[in-house]
Amino acid sequence: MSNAAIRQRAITGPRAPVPPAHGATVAFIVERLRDDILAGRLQPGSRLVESDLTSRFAVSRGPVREALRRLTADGLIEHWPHRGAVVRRLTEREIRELFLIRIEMEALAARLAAAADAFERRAGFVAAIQPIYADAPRNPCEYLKENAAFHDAVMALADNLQLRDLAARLQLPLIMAQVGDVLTPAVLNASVQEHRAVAQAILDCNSEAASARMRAHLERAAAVALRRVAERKA
Amino acid sequence: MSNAAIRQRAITGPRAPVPPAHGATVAFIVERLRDDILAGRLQPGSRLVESDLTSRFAVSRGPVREALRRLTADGLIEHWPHRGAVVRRLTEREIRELFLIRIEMEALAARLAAAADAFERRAGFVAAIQPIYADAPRNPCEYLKENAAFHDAVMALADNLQLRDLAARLQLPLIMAQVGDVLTPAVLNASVQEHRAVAQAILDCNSEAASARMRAHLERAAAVALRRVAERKA
DNA sequence: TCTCTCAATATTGTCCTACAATCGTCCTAC
DNA sequence: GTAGGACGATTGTAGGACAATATTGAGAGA
Repeated sequence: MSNAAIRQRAITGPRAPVPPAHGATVAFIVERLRDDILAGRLQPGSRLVESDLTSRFAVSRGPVREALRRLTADGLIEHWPHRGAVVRRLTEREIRELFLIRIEMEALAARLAAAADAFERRAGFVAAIQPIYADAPRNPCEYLKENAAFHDAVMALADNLQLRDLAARLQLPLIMAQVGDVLTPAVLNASVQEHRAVAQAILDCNSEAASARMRAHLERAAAVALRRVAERKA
Repeated sequence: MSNAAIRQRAITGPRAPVPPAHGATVAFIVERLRDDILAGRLQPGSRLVESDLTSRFAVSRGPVREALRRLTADGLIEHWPHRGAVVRRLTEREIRELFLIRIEMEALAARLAAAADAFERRAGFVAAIQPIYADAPRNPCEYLKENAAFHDAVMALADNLQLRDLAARLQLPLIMAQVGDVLTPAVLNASVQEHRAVAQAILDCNSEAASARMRAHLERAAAVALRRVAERKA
């Protein structure tokens, strides 16, 4: 069995089940790889060899290379000349830096959201955040979804497309994939409470409070994530 | 003469003078196109047809497509399926949105810079910003360089690599907005004064003041840029 | 004359093959 | 044990081919 075949088996079994329609090949590959990375099926540091991917997805090198480029642009993988692509491993410093940026962006989003005056968007926001008011305890996976939906709802209400784009590139999902196992029930419950506090400020049109509470929420999240990274190093 | 040949002539003359070394083809193309766009030789809305570029740079479609993808990631061009790439034209809304983000990012950088405690980096900052203390009046071109150097020096002192990356992406499109011709002596002089004020706060290790002054500086810059766009539309 | 449909054309999306260039590694010679 | 070279694995680029889609313009119909 060839090297490539062995690596392929090691990653995700025989091959892609359903080939995509014409014009969607690249998007298809990107989606699959993104899922694999964020779900942890592809660990940080895993190599992504073009020939493996061509056989796994049954496509030519063109789309594979393009998919790798997009994932690089998204920051999910790293690409070195003549050495290929590997799943990105965020360093403690990178996580710290990304959180600093994210805090500012989300605080801005919260401020804009609180100041938004479009009826329909406010209604959409209210509808989208309903899950945060559920009383049932969440498991980590459910919380991650709820969390993503909440932050996305704030972004949507803020109505700044560039900000939304940029926030998506800040790798919160990747960070969570790498330190996600720190979500104890206590941490998780605190986060839900913080979401509610932010939401209340936004609903009250209180920009300053919304911004400050979002900032506090993310500062705590950053502390949790960084503590986890420090633990792992030890 | 073919369509492609006509378009090629229209853009930059016969062909690339010096082909790049192996492994640098894409970077070469990206550089050339970036320059053309930022220098205005390629106007917003100009189409970038793959076959034109292959003949202009005497390379195959692979590197061309990759270069276009990178420029897309940088926000310099727009890419639509089956319709190709065009030089990005920023709408007023996009400029407004990007400035909102940039204000937060630069304010964060100023805050971090003021709080930085590494001797060498502070020394480097002082050296890098000397031009802002020159008394001689600047022409717009000189100012733009001085401005870029100043903001980059703040970023360097802030020592957040992710932030620096992001700021570069946020700046490029603004240059494309071609606000060069609104830089009257008055506007220009005000900007220099503001730079000095920011620098002073940073040198004083006053994070709050640094952040606030940077914010004020960029809010004024945003107003100038948006006024320019509004004028052009009229 | 205007609008709509449809074919011709231009262009992109993908595949394929081939080869050059480079990196990492192992292997040898000193 | 280290420097240097040979080799394999992999990426970078070329070039040709065809499929799929968008655009355009001409002709038919109202």
